[in-house]
Amino acid sequence: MAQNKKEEFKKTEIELADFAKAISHPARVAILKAIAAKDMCICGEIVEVLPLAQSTVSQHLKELVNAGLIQGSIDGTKSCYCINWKIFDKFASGFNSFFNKAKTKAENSKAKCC
Amino acid sequence: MAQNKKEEFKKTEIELADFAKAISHPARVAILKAIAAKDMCICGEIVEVLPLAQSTVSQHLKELVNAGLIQGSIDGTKSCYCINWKIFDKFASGFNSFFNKAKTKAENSKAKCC
DNA sequence: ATCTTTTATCGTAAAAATACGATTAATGTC
DNA sequence: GACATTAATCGTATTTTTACGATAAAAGAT
Repeated sequence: MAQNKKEEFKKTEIELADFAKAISHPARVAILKAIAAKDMCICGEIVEVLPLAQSTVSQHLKELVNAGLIQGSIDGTKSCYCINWKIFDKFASGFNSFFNKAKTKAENSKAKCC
Repeated sequence: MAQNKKEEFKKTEIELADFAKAISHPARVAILKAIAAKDMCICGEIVEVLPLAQSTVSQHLKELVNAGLIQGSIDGTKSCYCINWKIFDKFASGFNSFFNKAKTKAENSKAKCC
């Protein structure tokens, strides 16, 4: 894109979009599911489950860490990841308030939809 | 990406990721908000509110239509868009079940997090 | 000390997303 | 019919994302 216009939007809109972007790839959804299911996951276990190269998985993990959704700690040669529930809840309520707000507003007007 | 591996994931994961991608840009969040607030919107009204060129807004509108989140109808020279609540609700419950499932699983195991 | 295992990072290639101006198409206005 | 308005589409440039192999770094095993 010639220029990045993203910063010209409202903070709440940017935040929700960033939240969404964090889980906008099936690999990252799958990673979150895998970690949540076992409460925590060794990196290698995740790599085994996904149809992607190790370096690619590492890349996706990094993005989830950057988004704050997961956190990792080193354990010997291995790397252990777990969900950051505080941020995860923030995500969940962010989506919820978006969906609910939209819905409420629409219900208060007579739906003369196109 | 050298190859597209997205189709190798589970259907539910792809679906959630696609949902997320649809609202992963602040422009599209802003568009949805604008339409929901007024129940329906002329394309030109949306263009006025956003810091983007008309053609770019049209592009974002098209993506939202493709995702099923909104639908448009032509009214003379103008174009009217409204939320497709059926799909919108599907989105909302998709996110909810993802967040809730993850949370429940985690609570059932002792959180010996990293 | 050497070799293996594990994971992060680097470099890079290919693809997708974002953004715009110009053009087109279709209707409305004079 | 000529001109204006509105919005979609086309072509294109730039940026970002996705993906991989190769390499590096750090700990474990022999």
